[in-house]
Amino acid sequence: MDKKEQIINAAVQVFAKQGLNKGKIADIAIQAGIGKGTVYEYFKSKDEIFQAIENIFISDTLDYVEEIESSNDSSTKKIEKICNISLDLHSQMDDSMLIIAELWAQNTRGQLQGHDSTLFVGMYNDYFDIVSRILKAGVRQKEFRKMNVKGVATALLAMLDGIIWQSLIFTNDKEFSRRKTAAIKAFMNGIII
Amino acid sequence: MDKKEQIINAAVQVFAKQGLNKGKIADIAIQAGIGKGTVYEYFKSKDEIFQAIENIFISDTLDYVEEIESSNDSSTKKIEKICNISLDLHSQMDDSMLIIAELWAQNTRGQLQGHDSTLFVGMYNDYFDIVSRILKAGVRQKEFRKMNVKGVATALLAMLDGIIWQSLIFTNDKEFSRRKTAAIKAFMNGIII
DNA sequence: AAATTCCGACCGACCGGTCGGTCGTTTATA
DNA sequence: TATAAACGACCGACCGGTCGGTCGGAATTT
Repeated sequence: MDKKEQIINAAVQVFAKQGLNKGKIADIAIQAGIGKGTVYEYFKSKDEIFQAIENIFISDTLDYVEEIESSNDSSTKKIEKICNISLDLHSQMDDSMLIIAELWAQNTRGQLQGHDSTLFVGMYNDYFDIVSRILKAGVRQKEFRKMNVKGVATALLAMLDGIIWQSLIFTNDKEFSRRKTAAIKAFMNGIII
Repeated sequence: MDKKEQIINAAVQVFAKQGLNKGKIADIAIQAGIGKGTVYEYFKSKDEIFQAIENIFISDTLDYVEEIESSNDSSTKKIEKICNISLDLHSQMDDSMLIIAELWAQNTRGQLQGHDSTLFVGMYNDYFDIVSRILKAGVRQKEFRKMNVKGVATALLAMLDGIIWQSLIFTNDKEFSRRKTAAIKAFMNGIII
């Protein structure tokens, strides 16, 4: 396996379990089955590892959503698929979500201090544009009711984020699992003709 | 001013700016205008300061929402007021939101010793129950359409969280500000008769 | 009311553990 | 054998938490 990737995978595991700060480079090395010094052959600093994780998350997310958009599914199906990312997420990538939460906070803080942090913002705007286009197409094709596309797109993205956010503390809560599904169904009912 | 409160206020400022880990007890002391040792006269550890902040956030939030519920406003007005918490939040308490984001992640990880992670969960369930009751009353009074109350309540809470979450990175973005308002309007249109 | 004792809030120098990052050495590879 | 890759002991900055000491004022004694 590519060693850089191997280190990133180890880092995700360690950071998810320990947090960005408590997660030690030494632990990452152990987890990756290599020496600590080797980590520094591939990354200049701990910060650079954070960056790498963030970049992968962002490009993975966008790739996935773009793939959905360019498929031949109906608009309804496309939106449903996007919703399912949040529903399924727990089984698939909740490790990285914990990390993203912290990176997000760090990012915001960087912004406050004047750092340039267009990455997350850019991802959001791209995501928003894609969802907006799908919604607009759905309206045109009479799948969805007439709507304020920007408003609905924002509401949808916010809801999906919120669900992920809440899923973090409601791990393994059957009742919450049902609520999530009901929420998305309620949303779909609100837009589908 | 009560010194404990004074320390907590200083801590919120410091942690919001530096993060939970980088925020130093020494800085809190300086910010509070007291000596470092004095901090430890009022709090046993840094962790205990985290918990104090978390407790205040939770009880403030619930107090506020309970106050809205028990008012004489129409159900529509009540839901609108709850939505406005997320909209206005930025000007009022965005400092603490950054901290809450990190505490939330820590909580999930179960890293805080002696910390009862049912606090956030409990707050959410209470919040959910209150919103559900308001929605149900609104339906009964023919203000709202018939709906799956659990689904809509979950969707609403998730959307509000998501908006806060996104607001963190879209600071001072006029366009996003408009999107937020449009999102909430879209939601209200979906439920009001 | 002056002098003395007592109290505890306040302080910050210091200690000890931690961990990111370095670098000289060892091992693998070409 | 030369070059590159891997390694982990080591360094030192950093910071949470401690503790012996200070000091202003309240209580008590004279």
